[in-house]
Amino acid sequence: MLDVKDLRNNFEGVKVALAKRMKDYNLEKFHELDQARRTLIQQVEDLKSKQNAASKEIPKLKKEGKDTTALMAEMKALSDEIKVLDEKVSQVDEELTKFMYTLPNTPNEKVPAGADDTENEEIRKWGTPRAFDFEPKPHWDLGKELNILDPETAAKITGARFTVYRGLGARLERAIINFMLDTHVEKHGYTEILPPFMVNRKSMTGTGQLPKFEEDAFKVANTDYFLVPTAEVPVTNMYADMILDGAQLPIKHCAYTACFRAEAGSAGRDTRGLIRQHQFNKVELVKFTKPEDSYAELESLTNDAEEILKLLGLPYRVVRLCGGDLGFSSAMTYDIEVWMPSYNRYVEISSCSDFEGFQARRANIKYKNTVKDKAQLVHTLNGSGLAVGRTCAAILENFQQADGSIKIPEVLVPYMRGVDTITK
RNA sequence: GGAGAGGUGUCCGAGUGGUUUAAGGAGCCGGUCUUGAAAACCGGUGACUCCGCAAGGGGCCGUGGGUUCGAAUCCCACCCUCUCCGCCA
Repeated sequence: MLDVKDLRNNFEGVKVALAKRMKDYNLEKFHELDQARRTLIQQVEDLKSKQNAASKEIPKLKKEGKDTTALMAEMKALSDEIKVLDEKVSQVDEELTKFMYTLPNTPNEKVPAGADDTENEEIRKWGTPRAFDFEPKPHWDLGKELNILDPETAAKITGARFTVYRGLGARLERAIINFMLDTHVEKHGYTEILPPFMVNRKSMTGTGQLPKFEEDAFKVANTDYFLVPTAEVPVTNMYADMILDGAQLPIKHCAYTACFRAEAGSAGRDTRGLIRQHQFNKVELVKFTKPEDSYAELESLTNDAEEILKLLGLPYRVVRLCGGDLGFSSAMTYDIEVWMPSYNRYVEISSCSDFEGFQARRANIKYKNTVKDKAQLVHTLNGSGLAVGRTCAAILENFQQADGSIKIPEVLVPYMRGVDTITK
């Protein structure tokens, strides 16, 4: 959520920043709601002050043996008036909050204006897409022929957009997860978290998935829980309503979870293979930083995610998202895109974002350096480190051999218990 | 799922309708004493938040409602923790 004060004092600045997203947010409505709210608050607090004074007076008068009937009648009227005004305040308050929840984060100044992913800015490339001396196959064909990926059986037991992994396919997915976690813990200094895969409504609101995107989430029947769309939600909200010690920052967590997404509105896209599933595995990186450090931490977080691709030997590029492609809560995002031979282009495999204070304000996560300091919002960051299913797909496609077998990247061989090739 | 106990400031803990402006203690900060420290003693010390240029005011005792002139205190609902029972990987 944006800062109400910022919107009040720097309305034009916010407007200009949001314009980069190329959408209309009906910002003008803010003035009306904000003004109405402030006027009402002034009124009701004035009355409450009178009420408090009278509440101290009444016991004194009673002790002196004086009659308080008239005063109490007067206070009854005042009390009724306060109730009416309080009701109005909470109405306007709610309306303002609802409105604020519809506003996305203001993009950082480095974010280019642009409508969609065609206007993203390429930052760097690593590796060279392999020149095949045979016709490379898409991973879904490889997976079927090797009998390691089985979407048909998944469709039978569950439905579309799920996959059963079998045999060395299942082992490969598990190997990738463990390799990623170990690398981030041992080489990059993240503390591993294994959180619940369901979260409550408050957590989903804290990181910005709700209230605006409820149709994208899976809700658990007979509860108010949601299946996690990303580990960002449980891990970020671990620190909700806390004031952290500045000396402990940055806090760095990595977490594996399965992720569940309804993918409303994406029917017909990427229907084959592991690219777009209702359930997929992901290792997530989450950071809590001081505001002045957050952009340096975004760079290092992105590098930490890139390191996985380098170690696996998968070619990729990094792009900075333009305003129109930027996620709702993010101020700036680098997407890491891996080379995918079947698409003959780079495909998103990680999204590394700096949310600045946007999530911290919603989730109420603050810090202070000394006891006497005023608590201020931390900055939250996160990025996939990486999407596991897409990594698996990229390995199958990039390291396929002419005979249809898969050469396992060297760093994964120990995690595969010595298996260095998947063959029929 | 059933029964019981509980949730108060950084921590422990008192408080069942009105000098509670949340007692008392610990901790922390400052001081006296001391070569220094400890002990003792004296003084200070809730965080957060909203409105306001400020002065100041409002709110906050798990959360949300209600009763009342007035609620930490009474009533209702919910959440969480602990103990026991049941069920269970």
